[in-house]
Amino acid sequence: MKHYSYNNFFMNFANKTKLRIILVLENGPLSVNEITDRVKSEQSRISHNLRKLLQCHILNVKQKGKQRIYSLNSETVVPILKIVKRHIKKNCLVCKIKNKSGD
Amino acid sequence: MKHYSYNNFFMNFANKTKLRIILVLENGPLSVNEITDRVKSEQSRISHNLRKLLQCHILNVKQKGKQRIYSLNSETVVPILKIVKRHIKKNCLVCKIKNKSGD
DNA sequence: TGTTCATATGAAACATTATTCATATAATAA
DNA sequence: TTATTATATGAATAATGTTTCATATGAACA
Repeated sequence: MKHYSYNNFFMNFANKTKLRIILVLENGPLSVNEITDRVKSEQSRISHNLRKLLQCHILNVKQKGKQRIYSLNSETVVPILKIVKRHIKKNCLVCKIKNKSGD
Repeated sequence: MKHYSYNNFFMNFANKTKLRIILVLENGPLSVNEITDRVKSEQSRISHNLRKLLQCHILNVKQKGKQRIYSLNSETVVPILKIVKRHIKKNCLVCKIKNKSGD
């Protein structure tokens, strides 16, 4: 599946696991295991989610030995997050972005 | 429910119906019936979706006689859409935003 | 007040997406 | 070429979100 629609793109931000991955990668590239750790999740789950993020070009990968290093497409992602952060602040809405629970 | 998380915000763009509402409102404010027409949907469905868009301050409303006029929070929405449009173009991905089918 | 037009809402049915579990593949080094 | 570590994948199950349908509410006006 090589094409996708707008809503597909946004689905990556709409899902907690994917969003957490994105946020974790804001601090720089990481391997799958590292992401799994930081997100306190499980490898298979992370891999499934990474795939979709990749399909939408929200992330990039490169091989490094046995590992795969995922990095953020910051050109697109950073400005979007910035706008949304401002939006949330401006509208005085409680932001639960730090919700780190397992789901 | 007055607070929401990042992913909730994005959920409004991740759903086809909601996204279509947003896109239709890019051309200016509309009443519920007008939105229902343009989106070729059904009133109750539109109302349900409008509610969530409103909760996230993606839309605003005002009363006008019997009608309720919904308008876009363009300050937030327009720049986000702009970034995503560029992203899709840049990554040579087929954009199916014009998918106007009934679902 | 009763009627009409416009919109909202609750709950059940339905649809879609995510996670889990078991297992496969891929790269590297011994 | 086998063992090991790292990651990916398919399919069933679980979780979540969306629509539908029936009905309620609300504004305006006769």
